[in-house]
Amino acid sequence: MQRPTIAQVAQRAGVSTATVSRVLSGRGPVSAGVQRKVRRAAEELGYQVDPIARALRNGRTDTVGMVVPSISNPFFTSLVESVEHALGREGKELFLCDARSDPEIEARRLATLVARNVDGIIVSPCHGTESGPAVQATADRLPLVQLDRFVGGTSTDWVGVDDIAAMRQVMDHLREGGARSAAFVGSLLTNSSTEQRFAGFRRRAEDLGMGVDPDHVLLGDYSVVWGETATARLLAAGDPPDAIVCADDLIALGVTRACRAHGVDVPGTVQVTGYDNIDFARLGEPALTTVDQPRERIAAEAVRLLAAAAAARDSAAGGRGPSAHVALLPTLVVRESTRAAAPASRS
Amino acid sequence: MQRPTIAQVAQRAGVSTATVSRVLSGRGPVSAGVQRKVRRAAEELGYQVDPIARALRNGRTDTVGMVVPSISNPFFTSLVESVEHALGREGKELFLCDARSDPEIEARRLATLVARNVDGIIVSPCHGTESGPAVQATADRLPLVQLDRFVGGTSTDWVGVDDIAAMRQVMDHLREGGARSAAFVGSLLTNSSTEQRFAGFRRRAEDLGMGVDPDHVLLGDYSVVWGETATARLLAAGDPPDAIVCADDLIALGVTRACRAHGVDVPGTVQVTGYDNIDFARLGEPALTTVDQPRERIAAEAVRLLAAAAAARDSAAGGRGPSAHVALLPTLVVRESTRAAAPASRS
DNA sequence: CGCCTCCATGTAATCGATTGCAGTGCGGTT
DNA sequence: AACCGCACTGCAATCGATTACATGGAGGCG
Repeated sequence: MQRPTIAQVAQRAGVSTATVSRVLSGRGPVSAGVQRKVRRAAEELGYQVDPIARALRNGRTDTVGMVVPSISNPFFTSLVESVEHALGREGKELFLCDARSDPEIEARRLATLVARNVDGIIVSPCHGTESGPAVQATADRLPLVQLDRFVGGTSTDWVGVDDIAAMRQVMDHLREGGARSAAFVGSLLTNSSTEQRFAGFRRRAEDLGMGVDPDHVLLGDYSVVWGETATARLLAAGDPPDAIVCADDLIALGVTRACRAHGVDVPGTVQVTGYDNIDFARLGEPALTTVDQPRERIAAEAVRLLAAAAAARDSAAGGRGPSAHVALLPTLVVRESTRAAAPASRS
Repeated sequence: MQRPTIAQVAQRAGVSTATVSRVLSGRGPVSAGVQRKVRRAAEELGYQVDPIARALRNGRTDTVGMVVPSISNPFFTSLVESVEHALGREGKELFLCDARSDPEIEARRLATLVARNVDGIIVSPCHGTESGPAVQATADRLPLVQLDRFVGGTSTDWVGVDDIAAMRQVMDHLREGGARSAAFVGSLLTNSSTEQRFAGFRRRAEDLGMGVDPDHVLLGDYSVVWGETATARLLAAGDPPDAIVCADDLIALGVTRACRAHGVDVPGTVQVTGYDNIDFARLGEPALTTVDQPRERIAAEAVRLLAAAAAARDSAAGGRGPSAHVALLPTLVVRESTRAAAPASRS
């Protein structure tokens, strides 16, 4: 028993395939009686359109591709959830790809998505420069929106948060807490996130007259292990800073863990901040002060931009207006890693 | 400039589309000279096969669908990574779906995958009974392998770990550590993982003569919050057990966190164990003793079974042999939540 | 020299859904 | 009564790749 085709439905209903298609898609005039017959036949056979045949004919797949640097980073998975949610509202599906933080794999994924004829692509480029050619080449062929991270040398829409503003909030908060010097632990400056966040960090530190020892800028990757390693180095060098600002929560979790292991009190001796507000942030010991990204809104905005780009492409050929850059304002979430804990949370 | 089709390549090379197809797919005899011409033409035009047209014609998509209960559970994302890796070796792609722990959404996802004509499906059913009909209906139409979790009333292949044996190891370890009573914190018994693990827990506890107070079996869901809630209840009731065995690491992280918040020493007063060995397990305070699942092997085995099922389907029609049940042996990873920490790790 | 074989290649059908165009029939208009 | 327009329906082309079958030509053998 193979899956029924439109032809079988047509035969059973005693009409042509054209009519069946018209009934099922709701396009074109069909008399009420025939509609009923067709619907019943379709129902009885359990007919479902074949998305492949439809895609071939229509040139649309109702599928959006998404490429993220790493599916094991909780921030990205929650972003994916939000995007999937937003797409669901438009009756579109998500095809998710993991770039494993490798621009080469990323380029292959993008090519695959183009080949698969997705309707649009949402990408968070893993590299600030090397991701450029592939992203641009892809954007030349399909509607594309960059999310969270972006890559230089491209002209595509982008949605994310204002990292500079976020860092201003973070630094002001640390200063209020009495910090007079700060360290920065991030990934290498090869992606826009660390780059922007570091720029925001440095600028505000200067404004506030907070010292930043060049040796207190440690760049590795987005991982707990790197946070631990960097902290060990910081502490080994002596003269630790009053605060450690991290480019994401994973790093911050590593930092707090290492502080604990070395007997350094957080926030008493050193304040620590993260970025992203992943679910695990509140599990740190102490719970992390971090920057919350409005994921739902980022996702919704990205989907909206994608739809707009697709529409523009259909009507005015090549009438690409200037690309949209939507920078949302993130929120600082204050927890124990920068403020004395509530009594009940002490161990 | 639209994407080139096989017809354009054919025209440029001065041959028919059939010949182009034969050259590019390597099937059928084509003279060396023509081969060169075709290859060059394809190269110059940047031709790439259209997977949609190919899928329509061949009835194969070279894509495998995967449905997991929750993409935000680190265990599943790492399982996904492993599966994607294994599939990549066979030149297949992965279409990932999140069921949001809802059998209804899960059923829709499965239906979508069938409609999309994937070559096979890997699913970790979110519910031990309600997932049944959809999984069985899907398995009737496509090769399907259940992974990690499984659902009753179905006859499909399955790959996972031997939860009973794992729990035996856990319990023996706790007993060695001096535990004479134990609590169990899991999700509701509506999925096979908790069910099996609880069964293994209870059986071995009996064997060892360890007491299990009925009030010390707490069932909620797979989340940190539930672990915290359950612990609060356990402690509030007084007379806490010597050990708390958790059905997964997220729960265990909640448990240890709550213990810390309530000033209960782990492992001094209470030993705690997790399950899955997610990356965050070692970040607990103290780091979690847990059961490591051999993800790579599970994934590889699942892919192998899927390929075998697909092959069987092609040749012998309906000759489905008995379904394979592959239970791999997991490993106990001992960390500080059941053993006194190394001096350096003390806070 | 004639016939047979086999290789290389082209022609056209096929997968399933959609849609432009054409045809049919009915009701209304002059 | 002849004609027009409209609503409904069917025919057949189309999307792009694959492949069964047909064809043409070259070479071998008697």
